[in-house]
Amino acid sequence: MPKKTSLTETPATRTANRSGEVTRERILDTAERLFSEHGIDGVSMRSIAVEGRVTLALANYHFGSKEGLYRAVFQRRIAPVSEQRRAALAAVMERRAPAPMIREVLDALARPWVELRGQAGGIAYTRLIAREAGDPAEGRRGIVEELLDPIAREFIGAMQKTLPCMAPRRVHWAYHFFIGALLLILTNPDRFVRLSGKVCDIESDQAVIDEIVTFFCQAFAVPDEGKPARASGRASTTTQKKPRRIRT
Amino acid sequence: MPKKTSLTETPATRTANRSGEVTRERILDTAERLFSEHGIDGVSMRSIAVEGRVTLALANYHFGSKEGLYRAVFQRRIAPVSEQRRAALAAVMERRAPAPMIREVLDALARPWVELRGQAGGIAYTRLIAREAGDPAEGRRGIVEELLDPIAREFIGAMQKTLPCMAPRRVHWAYHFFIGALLLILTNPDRFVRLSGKVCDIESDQAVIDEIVTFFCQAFAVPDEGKPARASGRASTTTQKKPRRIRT
DNA sequence: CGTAATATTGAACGAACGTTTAATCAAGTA
DNA sequence: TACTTGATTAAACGTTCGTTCAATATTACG
Repeated sequence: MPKKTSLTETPATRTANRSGEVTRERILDTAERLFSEHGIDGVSMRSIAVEGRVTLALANYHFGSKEGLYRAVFQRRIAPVSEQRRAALAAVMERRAPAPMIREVLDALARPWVELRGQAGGIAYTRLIAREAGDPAEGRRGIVEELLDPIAREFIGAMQKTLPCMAPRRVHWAYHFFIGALLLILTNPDRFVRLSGKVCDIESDQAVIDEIVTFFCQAFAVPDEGKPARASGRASTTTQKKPRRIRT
Repeated sequence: MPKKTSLTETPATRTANRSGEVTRERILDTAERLFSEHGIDGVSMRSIAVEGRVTLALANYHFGSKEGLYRAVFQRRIAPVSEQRRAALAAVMERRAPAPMIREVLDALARPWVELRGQAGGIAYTRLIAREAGDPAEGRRGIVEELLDPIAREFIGAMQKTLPCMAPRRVHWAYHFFIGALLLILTNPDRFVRLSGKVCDIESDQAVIDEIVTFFCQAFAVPDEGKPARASGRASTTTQKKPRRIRT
């Protein structure tokens, strides 16, 4: 095994045979696509090796094991994406006048994921993230917890700052609603387009961002007041009285 | 093979040995749980047989194949759940005065899924639906398309009737945002509770329904007017001017 | 009771799986 | 040129997979 999966690995420490780098990338590309389509258990190391035009043993040589390859797929993209998201959030929050608005926070939250579709393999990676996020076995691997949770907390904090009228716990709900909506649209656009009778399209990044950000901003335009009515009836039990609009 | 997977199968046509019925149910229970945790490719027929306390051959005898068992898991629950959802929607829409409100439609949309958590195996089934909904291989199996799409169209139609001020295509977006939010909360509550520092809990069905329905109703409280600004800038490009509130 | 239909079993099949090993190839270094 | 190290290969390992089959047990019915 040429490299450890350690986080502190030093790239290009050795100047030996470097042809393995491009091979590694080709294996990662193939694995990323296949894992995103069928999940880790639906893909064999052999199929990855064949489609990546390498021998089976070579894939194990570079990544140690199947799970090692799976983790490497995540680690390859997570740094650039996270940096982009952090930078976008920082650019919004550091501004003083005019004060940061929730619309800009949501834009910074959604845009990197939406625009990732344009990159080669970007859709596959997004789908992989969504797959891992909805997997109960996620806890055992800890990928989402280690790579996504920290930045998620930053965004939730930014949303709370931008929505001072809203109860902090309701911001948590809103964040997850937003992520759930975003993930479903990004990972299963086929059903969306099918059900809409092709009236809706998701080709343009800016259009997708506009739709989801605008919709959620409208929800934030109405401040919550009082406790949500804890009634006992079946339907239509929650009430809401005369909310006032706030700036979005 | 004792029964066809045909949709027109007649239950209890034969009065022969009926002990197989309880065995079938036990296999289905086990398969439902394991499939929901690890996906169809992450579970072996042997593990299902062992945990269901039957022989491997018996599982194949009852369901023909692994995919046959997988489909049987869906078909067992889909009828009761769909009827409940249809009944709830009909009860709302058939009413004349007061006119149906979007809040009630969303309640009818979310409640059957949320309350399914209380049933034995209900959480597993919900997670299975979500897994299938986010799977690109879904198209090949057609489970979501056949079992969920028809009722989805009914709900979208009901939402459009209840939201006459909203552009029909924007209702499609909203429906998918709602489903995405609901699925993420239901299938991955662990991360939600973890990120919220356990400030949010998802124990009470009514509380979960209140949160999501109230939140989305607030978004519907603001009618869309004019086209969403198709701007070219990066962030904060979408605009929204002085919306008026409508009844929720 | 006897017979047919269903339910269940143990055992085996061939195929595909992830992983390992030893050997060879390619390239940098001294 | 010799030596070292990383990259790559072919082949095999033992295991687990989904499926099948013949035989047996259990129940229903005339």
